[in-house]
Amino acid sequence: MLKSEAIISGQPKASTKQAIERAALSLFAERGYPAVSMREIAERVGIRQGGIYNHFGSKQALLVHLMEGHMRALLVALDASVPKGGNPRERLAQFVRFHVLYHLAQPDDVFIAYMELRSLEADGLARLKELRRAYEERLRRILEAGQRLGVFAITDVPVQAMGLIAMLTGVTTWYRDGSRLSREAVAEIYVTMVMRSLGVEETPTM
Amino acid sequence: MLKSEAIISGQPKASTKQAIERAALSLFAERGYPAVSMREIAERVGIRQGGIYNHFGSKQALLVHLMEGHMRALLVALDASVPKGGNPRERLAQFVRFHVLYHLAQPDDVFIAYMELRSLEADGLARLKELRRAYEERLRRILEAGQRLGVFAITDVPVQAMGLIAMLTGVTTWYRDGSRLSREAVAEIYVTMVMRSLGVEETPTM
DNA sequence: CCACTGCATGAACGATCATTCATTAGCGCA
DNA sequence: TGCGCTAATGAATGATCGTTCATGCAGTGG
Repeated sequence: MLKSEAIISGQPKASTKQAIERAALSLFAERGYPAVSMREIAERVGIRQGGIYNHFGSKQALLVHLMEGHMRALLVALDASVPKGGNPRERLAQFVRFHVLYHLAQPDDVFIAYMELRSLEADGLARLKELRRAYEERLRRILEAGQRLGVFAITDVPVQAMGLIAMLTGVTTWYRDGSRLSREAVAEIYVTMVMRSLGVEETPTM
Repeated sequence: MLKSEAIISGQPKASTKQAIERAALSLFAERGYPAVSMREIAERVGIRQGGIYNHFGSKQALLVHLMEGHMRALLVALDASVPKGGNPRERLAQFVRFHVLYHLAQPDDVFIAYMELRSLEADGLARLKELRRAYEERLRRILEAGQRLGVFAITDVPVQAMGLIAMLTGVTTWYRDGSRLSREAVAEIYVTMVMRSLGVEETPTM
């Protein structure tokens, strides 16, 4: 077979490895890691089952690769969007916008990273838990800063942080592109809800 | 084998059918439907694999039975806890308390009902989606009532309803019994967050 | 005391699973 | 033109999957 044809349709420049990542990502997100077979992934890529093992050592390694790659990219993007210092209100609003928009842009990655922790074996699980903790820590830091300055009505930082993240992440379960509201409009609704839940009435703009 | 011994340990009065339900529930919640085999379920119950088919026609039928049973019980319990009429603020607070406490009391049922929709075949899926919609509708009704009376700061009822349910349901992902806060204390924190997110400052008591 | 019923058994079914591997094809580079 | 490497093949591995079924036992009602 011509090598240049072993490519997912519509993505003529993708390497096989990238095509495997893309195929596995959407299949895992759609039906869950245990329900997806290596044969299905290979079929979507356009190669035979054995070919995947030229790029990934095992199905588990493929999952870990996807999850870890996503979480690292998420942290990098967050730190680029939400500057370390500054007004806690603005940082929080920015955190919410970032979280909602990133999650709507990459719903498959997000879904896998949050749902397939249970499919991980010990090594990968420990690494992923740490990355997840680091992300949540970013929000806790913002809440604590606002608490110190007295601009947020905080009852309990850890509980509220987990509650807010759950609320924001949940947007992926119901939002569909092309619906009544734009992604940005949805993000602003969430900003308002989050701000109000912390006793902040007016929403800071960008 | 003595029939009276074919029983899950610690549950001496349970019928085999109930034991299968319990075993399947916790295994599905822990590792996901596709990752659990009928052999594992039977092993936990203390019977052989074939025995399950004396009580359920298939693995899929077992899943549908669990999910549908949970959702119907949830709706009945909700309607018993949150009266149809009355003050929207009190009804909402009661909805939040109910949702949080029920979810903390039955985390496995809840988790399966929300996560295993994708494992359902067409028939069961349609029925479960309708039950889920009915539950969410209860919250939308409360928000609409409050909007009509002008006691809630509503931007968008459907979006806020989904956001609130996601926030509340997320409690199961982090709360563990025996931790710093009691279930009731956590529920009250959520009540406060929800109320604030709707512009209601003081929390109505029960 | 017998017949009936309900339920557990345990072996077997074909299908599918993740993974391995010897083989080979095609590419870049000399 | 030919060498060497990367990667795709396709068959085979043993394990495990959901499900079926003939068999037999235990408890119940007549």
